[in-house]
Amino acid sequence: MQTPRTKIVDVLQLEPPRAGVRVKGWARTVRDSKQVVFIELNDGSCFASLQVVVNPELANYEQLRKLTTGSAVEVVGEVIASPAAGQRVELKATEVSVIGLADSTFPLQKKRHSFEFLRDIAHLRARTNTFGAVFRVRSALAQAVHEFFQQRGFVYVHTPIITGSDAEGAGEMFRVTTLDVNKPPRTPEGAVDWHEDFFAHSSFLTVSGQLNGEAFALGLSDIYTFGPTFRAENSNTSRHAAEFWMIEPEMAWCDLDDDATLAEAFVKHLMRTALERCADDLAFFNKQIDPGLVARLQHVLESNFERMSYTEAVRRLETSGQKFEFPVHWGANLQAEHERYLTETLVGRPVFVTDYPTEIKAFYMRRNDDGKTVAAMDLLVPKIGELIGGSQREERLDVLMQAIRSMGLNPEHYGWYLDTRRFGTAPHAGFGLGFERLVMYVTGMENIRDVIPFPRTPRNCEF
RNA sequence: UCCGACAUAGCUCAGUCGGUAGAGCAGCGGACUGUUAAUCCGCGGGUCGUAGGUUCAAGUCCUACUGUCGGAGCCA
Repeated sequence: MQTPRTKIVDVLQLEPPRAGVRVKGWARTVRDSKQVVFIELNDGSCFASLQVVVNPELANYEQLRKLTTGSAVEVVGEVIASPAAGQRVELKATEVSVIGLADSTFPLQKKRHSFEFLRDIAHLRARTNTFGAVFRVRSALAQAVHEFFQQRGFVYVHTPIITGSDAEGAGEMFRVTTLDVNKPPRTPEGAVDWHEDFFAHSSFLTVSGQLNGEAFALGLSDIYTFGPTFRAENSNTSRHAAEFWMIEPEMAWCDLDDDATLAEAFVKHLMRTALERCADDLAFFNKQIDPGLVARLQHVLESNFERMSYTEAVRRLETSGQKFEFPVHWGANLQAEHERYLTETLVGRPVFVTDYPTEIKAFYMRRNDDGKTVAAMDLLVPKIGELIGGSQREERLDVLMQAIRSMGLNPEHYGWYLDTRRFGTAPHAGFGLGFERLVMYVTGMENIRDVIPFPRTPRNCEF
């Protein structure tokens, strides 16, 4: 029987000498000569590659001299202490099989490529140092999200991907239909008759699981969602995608303060996880992508997050003497430049800005007693600005209905949502975190297209 | 969607005053070496994003379109 494969992450931990070790991976580089061939083998299990040393005694030595970058290879050999600098151990091959040769058109070279070029070959990006690291970190963070909430007894709720509600209020939606777009059924008036569609009415891809999440929190107390969401906005930026993943906890018996406390613990758990479990990958990002990254994450982990009302934040910005492209004034949304100046310069650490003007926030946020603001919070962090947005929700039926009407919305579209306030309503709060923005923050990557395996953006749905 | 920049070899780029295409790397062939994004010698590789226009002549100037990038808006 064959010896089982050992992943390279484990091979690199072995104490040499150790014979009969089998590894499988892809050649990152091959250096050949008459006397010896060196293969850098990577299987994605860790950042580092394993140096395989091939001597001319092997029967297929001449074939191996032609081995190309990108080829899939299986090696059996002895792990020995490396006689040369550059690696602690290496694998002295006794048997090398070429499983899948990459021909000379393999586009990845032994040099740095631009991220723009790599996006065109997204199906091969996982073979690179940077993207291997990005997606290992992304996976570790996803695991950490579940860990955090599960440890606190939160119930993971799978909110629907397809929704019949076009009133989630978070942006343009993708329509889901099985009708023939060239020949849709018509009403007598000539409009498309959506009653003939699969769900017997209009349906869309979800833009947020929050409203469903609230319904489940008012029954299970603490819940969270973590899943894909979709926005059909024509946003052409490095921070927006049409398909992205969102994390939305929702807690009953919880006010805005509790909400912020949870968000702070959550962010710190994620930072700690990344620093502890992805040290090699983060060291790479810190060196090649974003100098200062590790120190910044460490700083967030060790800071007490500031809390400051919107009114106070505007006052501090107005009196700071700093010139902004867009002036600050009470009642306007904080611009990205304001948010960053606040957290980076005025406060110097992460800051929750709370209690925003009613007019600039969503209908479901709880009205404060001052009649001017709602119990909303944004968590601002150095370098990127807003990382988390949340609020205490309006649990009072009459106030909520009034809010819906005053924003020009129709309460009839919110039937089941309003039921939750009709039957045993209770105070509750929650927040939302865009998972890709988190991955960007932790890796230092600056384009959302480079932290999703196969990004969907306007005019781009390849792969 | 708005503003700006850019589009030349597989990749990253240069190309001056408008005169008919260059480098490095990669690839291929060879040499050499316990190598480390190895090194050395040689070779092949281009409808200059697309469509028009100006001109004796356009990679170069003009217009439109498409795409990419950066910023803004929207937002996560």
